[in-house]
Amino acid sequence: MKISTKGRYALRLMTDLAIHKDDGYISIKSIATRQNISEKYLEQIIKLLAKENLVESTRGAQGGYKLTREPIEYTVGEILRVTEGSLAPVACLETDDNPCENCMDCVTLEIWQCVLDAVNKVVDSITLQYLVDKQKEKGNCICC
Amino acid sequence: MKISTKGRYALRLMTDLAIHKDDGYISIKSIATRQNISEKYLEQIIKLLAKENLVESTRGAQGGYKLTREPIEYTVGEILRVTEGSLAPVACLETDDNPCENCMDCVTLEIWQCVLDAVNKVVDSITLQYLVDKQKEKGNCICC
DNA sequence: TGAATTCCTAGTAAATTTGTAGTATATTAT
DNA sequence: ATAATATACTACAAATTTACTAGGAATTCA
Repeated sequence: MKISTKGRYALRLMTDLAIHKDDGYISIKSIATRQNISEKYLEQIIKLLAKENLVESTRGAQGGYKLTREPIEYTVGEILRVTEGSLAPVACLETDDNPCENCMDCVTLEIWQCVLDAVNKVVDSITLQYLVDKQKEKGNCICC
Repeated sequence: MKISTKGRYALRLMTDLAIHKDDGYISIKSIATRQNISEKYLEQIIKLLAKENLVESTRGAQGGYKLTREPIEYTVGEILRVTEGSLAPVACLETDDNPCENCMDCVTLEIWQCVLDAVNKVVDSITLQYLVDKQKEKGNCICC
């Protein structure tokens, strides 16, 4: 039941972008340096966020990424779902397509649905702005 | 954020044992056949449950496993934690030892703690007896 | 004694995660 | 124009975890 580095790095990445939201476009390189994360790996993660329009980019010198909205308009849940794929504990609950076709009355499915709902409720109640505030208050912890 | 087959198989295994709770010791072989799960793999999973005294065993002919308590006295959460290791979304929240020593004020740790609490609350509120009742009502669905 | 069964240790194949590498393309400053 | 700086894209590779498989020792019962 682990969150992967993709999701965790994405939160740090987005928090970093939020903190520098008034500094124009921010390069992956500078984020990678500050957060001590592989530049190339960050590139792949931010691509997922860009595809879903959570961030926008420009190429070339002075290029980089920036948020498309205000930090308070993002939830942690949304960031995690874009990067982790889904927070569902079983594949059967993954996006629309197949809620377990041949097995609508699966005994355990309802449990996984409750778990998913509970997780979503938590992560959807926390905004990116909250992370920014905490970060400014507590310092730049990057372990979890 | 997936539950592995270990946890899912464990639920089916325990439900199977609960349904046959008055039939004496139940062999792995018979469970494996009914549930269509590898015998050897089940053996490893049930070992985890035996170590924590959720089931007891006897060897030899007519041997096998049985529950140590009534089905209503087990929660799904307990079964999952024994087999999955922990339901924590990050390693920092894993069992006592290190709640992130060098980083007590990790920005995201508190989010993961809330997620863990929410998950535990759900799975701890469901008993094995509930799974048995549902199974008897709905039939032997084994997909999730 | 022999069949059935758990107990124990190791190995292994497949899948997933976590990156690396290299090149093409675009933008800006000089 | 050209050089420097970035993203965009594709492919590959190492490391880790998951999901099994294999084989034999120990135990129990008929």
